[in-house]
Amino acid sequence: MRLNDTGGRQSRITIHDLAAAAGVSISTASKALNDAGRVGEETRERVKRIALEIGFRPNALARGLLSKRSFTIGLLTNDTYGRFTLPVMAGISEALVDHGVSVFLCAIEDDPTLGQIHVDAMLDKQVDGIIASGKRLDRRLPVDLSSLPVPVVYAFTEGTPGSVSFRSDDAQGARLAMEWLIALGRSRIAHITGPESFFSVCERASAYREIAGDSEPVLYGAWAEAWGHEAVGRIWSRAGEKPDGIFCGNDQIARGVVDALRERGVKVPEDVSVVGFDNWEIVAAQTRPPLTTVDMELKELGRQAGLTVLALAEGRPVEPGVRKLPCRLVVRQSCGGACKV
Amino acid sequence: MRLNDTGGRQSRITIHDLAAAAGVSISTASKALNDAGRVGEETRERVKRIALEIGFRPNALARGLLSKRSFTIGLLTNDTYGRFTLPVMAGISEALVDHGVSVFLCAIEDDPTLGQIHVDAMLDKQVDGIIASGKRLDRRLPVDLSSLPVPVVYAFTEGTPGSVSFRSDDAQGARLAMEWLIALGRSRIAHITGPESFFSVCERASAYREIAGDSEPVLYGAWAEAWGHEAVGRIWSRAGEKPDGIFCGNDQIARGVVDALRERGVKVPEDVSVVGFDNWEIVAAQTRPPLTTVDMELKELGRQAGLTVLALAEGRPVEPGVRKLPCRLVVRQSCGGACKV
DNA sequence: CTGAAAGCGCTTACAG
DNA sequence: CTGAAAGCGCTTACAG
Repeated sequence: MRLNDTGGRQSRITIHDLAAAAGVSISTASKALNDAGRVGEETRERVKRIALEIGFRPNALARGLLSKRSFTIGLLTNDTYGRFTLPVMAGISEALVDHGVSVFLCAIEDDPTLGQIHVDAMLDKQVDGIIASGKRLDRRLPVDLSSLPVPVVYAFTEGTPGSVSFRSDDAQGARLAMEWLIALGRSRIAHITGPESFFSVCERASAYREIAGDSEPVLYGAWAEAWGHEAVGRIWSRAGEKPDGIFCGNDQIARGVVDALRERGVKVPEDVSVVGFDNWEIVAAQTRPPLTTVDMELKELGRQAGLTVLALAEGRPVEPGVRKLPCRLVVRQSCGGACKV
Repeated sequence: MRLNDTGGRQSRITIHDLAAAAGVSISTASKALNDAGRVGEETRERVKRIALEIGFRPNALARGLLSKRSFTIGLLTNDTYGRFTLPVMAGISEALVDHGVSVFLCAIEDDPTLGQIHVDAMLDKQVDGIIASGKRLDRRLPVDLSSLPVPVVYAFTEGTPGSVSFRSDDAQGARLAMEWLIALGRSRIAHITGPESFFSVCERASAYREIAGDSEPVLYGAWAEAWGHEAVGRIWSRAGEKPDGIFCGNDQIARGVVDALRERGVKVPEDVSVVGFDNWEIVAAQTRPPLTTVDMELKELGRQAGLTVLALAEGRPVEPGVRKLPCRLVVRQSCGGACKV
């Protein structure tokens, strides 16, 4: 008779213990628990009841060895800041916990060696799939994921050709912002944004251009409050009519813009409406007035990425390609217009 | 002869394949790889070389089943915001990756049910230990971790009696801030901080009192920029000498304070020196001028917590109790004094 | 020095 | 309806 007898931290309850307690063989115990095979109804009930009583939980390592499924996936990210990865991660975790899947988090900075170590560690642990995530749509992770023995899905980072990847629809997000400004009666809308080298900057800028026209200048700069400040200085010091709306490339820039306007005595939102991008709470909600801004719905993005690796891991077919997820406008006070159209 | 022949995604290379390729038994292959048992030097080398060539990597699930070690730990946190957990997590991951340990991240919000599900999932997966982390030193996670079959370490959250827990030394951090202000010649130092219900608020406040004396008032409020603003308004509108230094309970408050002072025409750091707490980059670095602030060294805290669960998991003895880790002053421009004492 | 055997905890054909 | 046997991929006494 096997018992918890190793001394020290007691050894866990195994299916042997359960079978013994229920007076059946381990194969019957197994089948009863999993609602598999032929087992008498009464026996099945009894085994299940006793399993609960003695607190039996199957060892996932043993199961994984047989089933070739570890119910584990890896999340690889180079976003140390965590600004983008955290919501993505929360979405993944939320979507997968219901399926019994746990997530390994691997922060690899931009170190290829570290990246490889983490990938190897995950593969050794037989992850069912990997989600690669980052902080830029137009940058690859510093590690090659193209020919792994497990499925890979990309979220908020550039994927390899033929892969499945998820990203926000930045053009649609920009349109949301512009349409909101226009609906509020703004007609001279400026665009102050980040570095032109960013793909998302270009995408937002061309959506802006499509609506605002080619004559309007786009001001490219750093992703920083200071740049928002400086840009306002530039616009307000040049001749001609001033904008009555400003669409900013992110919330930090928007905050700089709002602060700079206030310091010049320009009222937000009375004189000028300002929209941000990212809906980064700590910035957007603390700005005076709080920012109306575009939310990229990263949690939803994570959720879909999670469900997709899962599908792939289970061998279900998934169309390769880039999936763009719609953004959502979050209305606070920097534009006026209390309610959404 | 076993081969990769499952069709579809090729099955992984096993020790059988390695043994066959090297012309030895699987036991010899195993011993050669692990530098265990008696194996001829030449054989050992050959097995290792071939393992590398064919890309053999042992299945961690199989190893774990035997060794009772999964080389996996779980990180449980209710800090959705991720402000505290991310650095802690980075430290844990960094410390453990060298030991081949991967980290499951479980964000449980404040939901006890979700917490239990994650804990069960981690135990099923045979984690070697669990690190519980949070956003407040004086709050428990909404799930009982006191009698788990694996070791538990608490980081930046309250532990159960008799457990091992890590936290920042907030009193020492507060002293760092105050001593820095005093060294810069400030003598009338105010303290604007968060809600009195927070343990860390009380600890920082009493360290402040020890240095500033009992006569100085501590202004308690919300953890928000708006409160920093308001507090400055209160202080500057009352009679008597104004402070020449302000020690703030966190960076958000400090930012509100700095903005409010600027708006009143009070110069920072010329007229008043301001110190924050947290060293939250997005706030501290973007303030004008950037904040001198106290860093809780959460990454180091994570590192130590990680190494400690590992020690516990390996059966090495660890003193129970609360370990306070020293904070570090980060000097930027909000105090003057270009270089650290 | 090398290999056959047993076993980690579980599941799944296959007999009875 | 139930159980003995084989096996997932590996390690570790134990023989040879």
